[in-house]
Amino acid sequence: MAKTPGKKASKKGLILLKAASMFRQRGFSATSMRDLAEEVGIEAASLYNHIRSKQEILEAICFEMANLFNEHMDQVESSSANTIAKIERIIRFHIQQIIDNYEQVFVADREWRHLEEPYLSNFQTQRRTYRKRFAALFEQGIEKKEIRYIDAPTAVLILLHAIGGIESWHRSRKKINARELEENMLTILIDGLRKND
Amino acid sequence: MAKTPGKKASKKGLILLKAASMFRQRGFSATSMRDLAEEVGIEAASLYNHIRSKQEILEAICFEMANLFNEHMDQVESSSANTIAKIERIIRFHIQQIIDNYEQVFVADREWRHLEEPYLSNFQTQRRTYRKRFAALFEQGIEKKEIRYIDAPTAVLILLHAIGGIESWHRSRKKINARELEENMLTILIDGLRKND
DNA sequence: CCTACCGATCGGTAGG
DNA sequence: CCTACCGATCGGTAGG
Repeated sequence: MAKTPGKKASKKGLILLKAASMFRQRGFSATSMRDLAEEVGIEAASLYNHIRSKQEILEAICFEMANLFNEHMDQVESSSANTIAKIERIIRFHIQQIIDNYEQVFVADREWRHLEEPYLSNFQTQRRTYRKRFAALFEQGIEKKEIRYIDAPTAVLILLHAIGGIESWHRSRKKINARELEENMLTILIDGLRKND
Repeated sequence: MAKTPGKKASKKGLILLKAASMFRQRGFSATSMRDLAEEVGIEAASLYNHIRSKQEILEAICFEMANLFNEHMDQVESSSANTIAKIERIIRFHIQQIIDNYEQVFVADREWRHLEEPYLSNFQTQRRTYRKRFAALFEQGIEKKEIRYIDAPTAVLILLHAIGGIESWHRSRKKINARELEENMLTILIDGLRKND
């Protein structure tokens, strides 16, 4: 009743958190259930009282993140802000998620390939759809002359990967505060995109 | 004598090529030597007449790519072009390498984590150094007022990751020709960075 | 949540 | 380049 499903509430939550951390560092395949169990503080066999399989852990992480981003996209789409502001909101959300849920975001972004069918196809479709919705925003912005002409799908690819660059930053220098980084990225990305004629 | 070491010249070359392809698709850990052998068309045990270990394959791929990019950086640094032109050359080189050596570039970029010591540290150092050299270029450009003020290391991170976005493009739509994509990226990245006051 | 254990598969070697 | 095989480790289950 009181447990927040995805977070650290229960033992299952702890397992998911530790798994995300290990999947990020070593990769899904290189992480053994015995390693994970040790990190959690129980025997490998005991993990199976909380989760059904290694696959299920990956599924939980990937789809929790997918839902988070999809729901945010719903909100942005139904808001009345102008297009640049919408794009800025999405970029800020991505950056914030990388900071708040670093391990999970990373796993969902890089380890989803190890999902098995039918989850693999399902996830890929959600990923494609998200990018199309994002690209549609660019096209609206171009049409409204808020953004200068560019190929929208290419712009989305560049933007999403550029944001992923924070991953390296996150590891190498926590010194710069999150807000400073956010503004820095926005300057480079948004101001580079905004039409100035 | 006549064999081009890294390419498909010898059986070893073929093994490296197939390995790069499989490491990219499934990841290093999820690729077994038996799978690789099957792809090459020999028995698993026979692989060891050409390579010493699975690790050695990863090392060959990663350091061949590291050398390629380092040598290009040497050339760019010693050229007399202005800073924006140098940065543009580097971006074009990255894009070209992703197109020409897609599998190897991808593996060197994403699977190097599975390198063992001392190769892991060596590779990480080379990676850091390359980024520092790239960042130094940005700092020069800012000093010469060719580029507007930005945090140079952040700009490098964004740029390198943005270029990595072509990976998705590469898979999803070979329709757009390479040159068109290159110009598209340069427009978004360079023109967004160039000082216009 | 543990002990005990399963069959499968792993990277790699011996010997020819 | 192959057959035959090694010890280690894998994800997961039985049974309590």
